[in-house]
Amino acid sequence: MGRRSLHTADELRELIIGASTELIQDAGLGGLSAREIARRINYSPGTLYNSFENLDDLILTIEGRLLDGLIETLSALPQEGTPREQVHRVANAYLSFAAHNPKLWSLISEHRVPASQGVPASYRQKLETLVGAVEDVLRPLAREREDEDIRRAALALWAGMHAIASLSAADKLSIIAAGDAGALMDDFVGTYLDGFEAARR
Amino acid sequence: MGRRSLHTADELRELIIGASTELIQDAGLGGLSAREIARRINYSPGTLYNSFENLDDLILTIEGRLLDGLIETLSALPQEGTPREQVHRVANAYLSFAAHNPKLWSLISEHRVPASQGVPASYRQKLETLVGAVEDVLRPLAREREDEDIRRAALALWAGMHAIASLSAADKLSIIAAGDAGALMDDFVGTYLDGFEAARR
DNA sequence: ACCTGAACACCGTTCAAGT
DNA sequence: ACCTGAACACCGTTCAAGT
Repeated sequence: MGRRSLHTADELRELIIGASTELIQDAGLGGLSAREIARRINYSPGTLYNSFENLDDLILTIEGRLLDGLIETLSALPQEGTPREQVHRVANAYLSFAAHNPKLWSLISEHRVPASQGVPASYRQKLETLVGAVEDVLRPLAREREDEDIRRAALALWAGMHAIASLSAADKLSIIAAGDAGALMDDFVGTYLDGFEAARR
Repeated sequence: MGRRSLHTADELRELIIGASTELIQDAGLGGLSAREIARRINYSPGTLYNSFENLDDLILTIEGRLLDGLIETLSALPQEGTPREQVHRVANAYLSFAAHNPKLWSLISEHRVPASQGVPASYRQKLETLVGAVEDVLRPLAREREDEDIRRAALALWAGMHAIASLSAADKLSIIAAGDAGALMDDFVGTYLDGFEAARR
């Protein structure tokens, strides 16, 4: 046995990520195991630990890729129309991105970070980029608001759209209401923006 | 060995739930195992399966108790003040309930329901009760709105407050922003209500 | 009827040994 | 340097056997 070098380190890494992503898409996080990944790519389980620290590290990497995909999708959105239309466009893209790959998306809500090691800085940055995308489309509506206000509003708006997208992807909205997630999202964003544009009490 | 009957079936059930709750509070879902529960209550692992179908059933039971606790907390809230104040009161109670027991609370977002069996009707009903509580405090602000509108607004408002409470309990807000969760919650609820009270576009 | 504990089919992770 | 595969310390769940 021993060294085979059929693949470079990078190729192997991609192989592992690819097989894992498929496993999750098919059966969710529960379908993922180091042994099953190894089986699929024809390596022994131990080999995974040359490419990743452990399964959590692998999962976090996959989550990172997913967030990158969403960020790219949002940044590729047409920038035309009124500011309100743009916020709605971002919200709907968020929703349909999550809906398009529900099992993968629910990683992000389900995954519990082992408090011991914390979230890597790169992951944190991706989330910040997402909130930043909301902030950018919100800013034209802000008139003479303080930056801190805009930031907080973007965070609240992001939290709401993230929640609706995630609940919808995990099919948890149907637990409560049979309604259409798109309508709920539009209603939410519309109402929040109404409040944001109105004078503060 | 065999039959011991040191405890009635009900007592045993409570023993299991109690030990599991402690394990989760200490170390999260990862700290829970059938064998460790059995160890703590001095029974063999097999005994758990007389009281619960499997671990998922047990976890769902614990989640149910938690939702009951929140429902009780919300219904015990003083009903004084303006409608707006009442909505804020509900939101803050929601937030502090989640913050008070973060590990337990994150069960609800993390727990993936095995699609095979679906969520029990009792669980669904508890969630409906929660949305209903939001609906009730929202209604006085609704003027001559359609029931369907109020319902949808309550759902959106609930999703947002649930998200902020859950992100805060899981310490995920700090990943993005260092701000105070209470301020974010107040801002969110306030802005949403501003929009809800304003005339529709 | 209730409970045990061994058994089954799995895990994640490590690491000596091989090439 | 890279990879194997056995080993370690666990899992959830079932079920024959005991009282």
